[in-house]
Amino acid sequence: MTEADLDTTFELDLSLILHALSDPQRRTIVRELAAREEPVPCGAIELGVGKSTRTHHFRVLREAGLIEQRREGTRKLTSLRRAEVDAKFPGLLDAVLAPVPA
Amino acid sequence: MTEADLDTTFELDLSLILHALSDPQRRTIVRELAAREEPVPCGAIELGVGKSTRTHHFRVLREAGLIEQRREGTRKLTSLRRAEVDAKFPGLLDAVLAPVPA
DNA sequence: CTCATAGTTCGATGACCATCGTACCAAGCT
DNA sequence: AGCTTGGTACGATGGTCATCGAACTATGAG
Repeated sequence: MTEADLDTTFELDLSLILHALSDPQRRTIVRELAAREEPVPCGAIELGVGKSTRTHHFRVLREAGLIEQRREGTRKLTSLRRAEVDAKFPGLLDAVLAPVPA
Repeated sequence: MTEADLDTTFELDLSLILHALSDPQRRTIVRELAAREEPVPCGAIELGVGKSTRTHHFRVLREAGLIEQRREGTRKLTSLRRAEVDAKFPGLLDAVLAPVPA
């Protein structure tokens, strides 16, 4: 039962992460963050979408544990939690962010 | 523009695949198929769910290109398209199907 | 204090999704 | 022809999702 419980937690997290990454807009965000390395203000990533929708996408990514946000004066800096995600799901981000193969 | 087009196709497929894999039931199916190696009748994988729902999950997986089904007499054999998926998204299935890390 | 900038919150809307049960179909067996 | 077995098709239902705009908050600059 203990093992089953652990497995359930695992399943839950992975479901959250895969769902978060199944949206192209959110993959764009994650890809940009991975490329930049440095924390980036939310608005600096151009999606063709309204402000509130962008906020929504950032929340989904945050609740999946993929990103981290901290306030810096008037803006909010976002960074990818790459180490943590890689530790829990090795190879996942690499696979998802990899360029399209021939 | 050609590159953007390719990218769009890529995005579409990856979205479909990640969405398909974001459901625990469907991951169970894929995991079973990966373990068995041999084609397996749909009904042989026990989910706690009705027949029509199972059909639905198999369709989602099929439309994402993750599985292949062929008729064999009265039943339908399902197999994982591992080679094709691995070719297009290297490491993705390994990452998703990997056991929970410590 | 006032204004601008960056982001959030709050409905609302239309689409999609997982699940169900029932009816249906297709292929083999007797 | 009948029955059984394995799966599909068809609504229906309740829930979630992506998106929007408009109102709000918080922080810094003049």
